[in-house]
Amino acid sequence: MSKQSQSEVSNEPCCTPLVREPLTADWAGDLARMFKALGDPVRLQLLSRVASHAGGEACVCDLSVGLDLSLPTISHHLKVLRETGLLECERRGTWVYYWVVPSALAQLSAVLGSTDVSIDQLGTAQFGTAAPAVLA
Amino acid sequence: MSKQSQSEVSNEPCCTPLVREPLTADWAGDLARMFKALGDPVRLQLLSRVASHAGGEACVCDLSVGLDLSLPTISHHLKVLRETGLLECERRGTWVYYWVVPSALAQLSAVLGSTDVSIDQLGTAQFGTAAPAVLA
DNA sequence: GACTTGGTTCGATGAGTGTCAATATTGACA
DNA sequence: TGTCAATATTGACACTCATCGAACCAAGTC
Repeated sequence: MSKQSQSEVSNEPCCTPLVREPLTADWAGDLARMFKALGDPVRLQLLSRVASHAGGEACVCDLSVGLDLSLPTISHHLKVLRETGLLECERRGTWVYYWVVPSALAQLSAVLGSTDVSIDQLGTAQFGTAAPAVLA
Repeated sequence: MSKQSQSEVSNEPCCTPLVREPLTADWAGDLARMFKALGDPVRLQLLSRVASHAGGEACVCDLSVGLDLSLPTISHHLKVLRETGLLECERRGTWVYYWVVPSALAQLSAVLGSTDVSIDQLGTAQFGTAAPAVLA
């Protein structure tokens, strides 16, 4: 285990917001794999727990408390996050520690981001209930 | 059809980056539903095509060219994107036009975003091959 | 009203995914 | 070397999802 870097991810024109120009099929496939990894509540919570844990890393025993899932299941989700490059891990003695890969998260954030919506708008805008007439 | 705002999305402490504090189960579920919608290459391409189309909107006939999928399939994916609040649509005469909900995208972007990675770092950082020793 | 065009819904099907119990592996320690 | 604790892997099962053809609906035109 530990620090597998198996991803054969293409060196596409990365990080261009998807609202800027249409995604190529290849690039859409790579991105979709990462978004799919985030498309599970358990994995999102795991990722968030790892990232917000003291020191930026956490072992499986830290992560499993309060999740009400079997350890194999948690291990499976962690593996998915590892294989998509969102998490990395290392064994230290008995424990295995996980930490997030900030650049991966930032990349996804950049792809979604556009410059014409400010953060303060977000507080009020609940998705699905946006202004009815976006364009004339 | 047209402008359904069915999302019963909770008014959670939204848009706090998930690296800041652990996600609640509810909030993780809401976010996961949206990320899952993005976790398909076809839907990512559709979203990107809509967003980058002239005028910020596009009809289904514009979207389907070059995708090599049946119309029912494309319609299905558009429905998923609508139901998660990422797209909205309206019928105008014979055609149905789609546009993105910028605040929804920005919200996801904000959740993923952290302030300690700048965009220029992203150009070189390919996920999975990040610096081996992230922390001491 | 009949026909055409653009798009959605329905039902079926094969592939993929989340979960768990059982088992294996790894490292620490006696 | 044997044992134990922590974690990963395997295999099975139920469930969800992507896809398609057929049928249907909505608006425009003849």
